[in-house]
Amino acid sequence: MTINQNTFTGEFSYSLDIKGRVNIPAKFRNVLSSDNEQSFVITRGMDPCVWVYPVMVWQSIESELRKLSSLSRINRSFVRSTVRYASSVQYDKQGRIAITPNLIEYAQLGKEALIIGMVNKIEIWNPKSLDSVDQESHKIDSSEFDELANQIIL
Amino acid sequence: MTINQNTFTGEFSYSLDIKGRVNIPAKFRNVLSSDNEQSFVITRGMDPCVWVYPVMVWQSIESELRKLSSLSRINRSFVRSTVRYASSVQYDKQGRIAITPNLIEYAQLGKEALIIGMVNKIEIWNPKSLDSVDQESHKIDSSEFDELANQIIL
DNA sequence: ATAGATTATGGGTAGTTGTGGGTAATTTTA
DNA sequence: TAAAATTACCCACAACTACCCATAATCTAT
Repeated sequence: MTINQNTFTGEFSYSLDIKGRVNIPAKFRNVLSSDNEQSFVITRGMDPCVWVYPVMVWQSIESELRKLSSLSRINRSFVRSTVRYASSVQYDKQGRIAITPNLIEYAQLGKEALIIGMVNKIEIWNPKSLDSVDQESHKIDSSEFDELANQIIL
Repeated sequence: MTINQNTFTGEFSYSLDIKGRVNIPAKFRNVLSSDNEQSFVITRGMDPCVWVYPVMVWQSIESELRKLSSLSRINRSFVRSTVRYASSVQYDKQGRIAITPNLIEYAQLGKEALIIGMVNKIEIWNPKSLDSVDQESHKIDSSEFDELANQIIL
């Protein structure tokens, strides 16, 4: 039995091939197989990485976006920035998804791709970027970081 | 299975040819194929871009407009401004639609056209205009923008 | 330990997609 | 009414993508 039906945890190192494909870890695929899902939505992360959502999770984001009236300029801008880089992908018979060129560039992905489970979504990183981002945020926000750690009983 | 039967997401760069035609991304066409639709309604966007609606979506807008009594001057004005620039187009065998000259001028479209999925409609932009509009609204509305981002758990 | 299954990675091929241009029909203009 | 311009429809080709198969590495179970 897995931790929870729809939960991604752990870290995996895979290779991004010439065609821009990466493997989705078998563990993650099994999490979703119950829903008979073979689709994900990939998009820009808030950090310089790729975010991969299961379709179900993305749909709930989308339904929120649908509620925003296009009469408001901020709404339009917000919807645009959220949806602009998102695209639906499905994995092939080997369990790989194709990362679009613009996302590869945004996340600075090279041959080695680090895949990290983030509970309700998956992140794909260039290992180097991850190191520098994590160090940076630790330096700057360490007190807020500790505060959060206190709230959640580990 | 795709994200959602009628959902447009993602960004695509296509060329607007001499005849004023742009490609509709294959992904978007597939979204509609289930409805056996080959028609769109194109009109002015609220921003300096072209809005492209699937017929079904436009029809629901129209039915809302029908409810507005012509006795009210604002209603008349609103209906007029909404419908005035709208026209129905269908795509050719290659999946392109022709943009009318006045819309090309309104959106300042050049050789390069940026097509953006906006959930229930499609936008066609001159890349330069998009940049400046996005920067502008970020500058002015950044706090409201953050507020929206907080409401929706990404 | 060994056989069988699963998983990760690479590459080939057929079909699709994006782009340009040609020609006939239609509309507009003089 | 005839010429000019515009539009609709068709074909061609290059680039790309989805789909398939092959192989190596890893894991599982007896």
